[in-house]
Amino acid sequence: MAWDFDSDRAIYIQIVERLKFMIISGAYKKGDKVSPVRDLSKEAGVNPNTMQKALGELERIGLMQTSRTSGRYITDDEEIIKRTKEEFAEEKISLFIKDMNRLGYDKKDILNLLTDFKMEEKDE
Amino acid sequence: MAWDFDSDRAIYIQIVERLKFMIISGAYKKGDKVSPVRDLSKEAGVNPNTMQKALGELERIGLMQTSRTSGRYITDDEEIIKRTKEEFAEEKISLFIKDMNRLGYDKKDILNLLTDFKMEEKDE
Amino acid sequence: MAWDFDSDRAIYIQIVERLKFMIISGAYKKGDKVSPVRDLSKEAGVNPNTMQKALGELERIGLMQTSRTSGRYITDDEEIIKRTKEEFAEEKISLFIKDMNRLGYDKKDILNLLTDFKMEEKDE
Amino acid sequence: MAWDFDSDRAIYIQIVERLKFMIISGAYKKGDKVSPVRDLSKEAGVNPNTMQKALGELERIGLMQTSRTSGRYITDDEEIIKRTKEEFAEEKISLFIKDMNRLGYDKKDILNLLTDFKMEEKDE
DNA sequence: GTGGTCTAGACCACT
DNA sequence: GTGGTCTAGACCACC
Repeated sequence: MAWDFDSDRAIYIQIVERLKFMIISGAYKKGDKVSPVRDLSKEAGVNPNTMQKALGELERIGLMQTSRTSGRYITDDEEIIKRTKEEFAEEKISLFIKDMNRLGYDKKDILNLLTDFKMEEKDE
Repeated sequence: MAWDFDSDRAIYIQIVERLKFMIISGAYKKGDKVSPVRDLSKEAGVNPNTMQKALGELERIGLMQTSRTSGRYITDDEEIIKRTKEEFAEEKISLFIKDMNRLGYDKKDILNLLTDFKMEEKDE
Repeated sequence: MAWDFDSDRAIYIQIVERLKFMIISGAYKKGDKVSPVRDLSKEAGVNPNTMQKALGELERIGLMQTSRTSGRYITDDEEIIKRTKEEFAEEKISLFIKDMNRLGYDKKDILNLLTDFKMEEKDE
Repeated sequence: MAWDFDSDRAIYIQIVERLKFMIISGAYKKGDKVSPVRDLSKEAGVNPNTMQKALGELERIGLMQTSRTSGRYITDDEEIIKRTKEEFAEEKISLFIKDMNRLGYDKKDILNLLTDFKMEEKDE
């Protein structure tokens, strides 16, 4: 059995995921300026290099663009954001279904549970 | 923004969740004997105290029972297991929906996505 | 006019290009074991992190594969190597033609020059 | 393996090649006056001595002429320019072919690739 | 011993 | 002040 506690999920990966979520969820809008590496790293309490690595990854994915002199920006390519969001959702769904399956719920059960599920109005 | 990386998300909590999942998913059956704390802790690579704390929590919940003389057992109270499972599922659903909401999918969207989602044939 | 002397082409980029060329030219064969990061970095006289970055890039491109415990290997996916090689050649050709154009040779001239060019038998 | 990164590929050589290219490509015409060393060096961001060395080399080659009183000029000897251009092209071709050979393309392959290569319409 | 990650701190180019 | 790169040196997980 795999007993690896997620304590060791690389920090820069966690940063990537967090920022990715903020972008695809719209917390950061396309074209928004991103704070300087140094500020972000200080804010997050990590080394600038670590933050740099995370941002580099986001740029590689296409969610950010860099202008050497004027800073970083959220991509203005809506298509990429949309696609990333759909991939993310698909993965969430997949994991969710896998978990539910392991609990013994089949697809029909899941649909029923979801249909009956009352949406909370207040959201934390 | 909260930048606490889950490096320190209490390990015992992670153990509790893992074992809870194994019980409600049927990997551990009702009445099964649970391995000694020392074995479990070694297997998981954690301090025995940590494992002890996790098992204590499971006992508190009612999923395990301790007989001072013959060790620890999974509860044989099916009702508790069933109820825990339902709560667990409900929470999974709730979290899932919250995530999807934050991505901009409403309940109808989610149902559509799930309906269209093609189940994987191979499982784990 | 751009007077940037290539003195500042990032070292890790130069390493990437060099290794890429060795792979697509067949100096490194598919599946070959790559020396450990530390050895390579010492050999090249750079910091291990710099070499790591270069190798990471090559892995990202798909020319190398990493096995956490047993080291790095040249990819065994011939298709990727072939494709990379073709892209590389295409770029070389493009640059070559652009240079020749600027010298005043058009495509026909270039073909004539190449046809007349006597291959050297001894190579350096 | 030779791991010398071109960080120190003599800058004056790079300048020589650049200026040589500008002359043989016609960006500088025969007989044109050359800007003063001090201006050129400032423009290129190099030490005047470095620029001086480069210009001296170009003079040695015969592409520039110095009149002690009125400054430096591009040679008005078309023959030299033409010859230099042909040598330059020959070298480009030679290097190009050597690279392609190392990639595994023989002369026939190269001619095919070039024939198929579609010229870009826009040229800087 | 392997790769991977992280920190601290520095320097560079560009503007 | 911006991002980018590099070094030195450390620690971790895995086998």
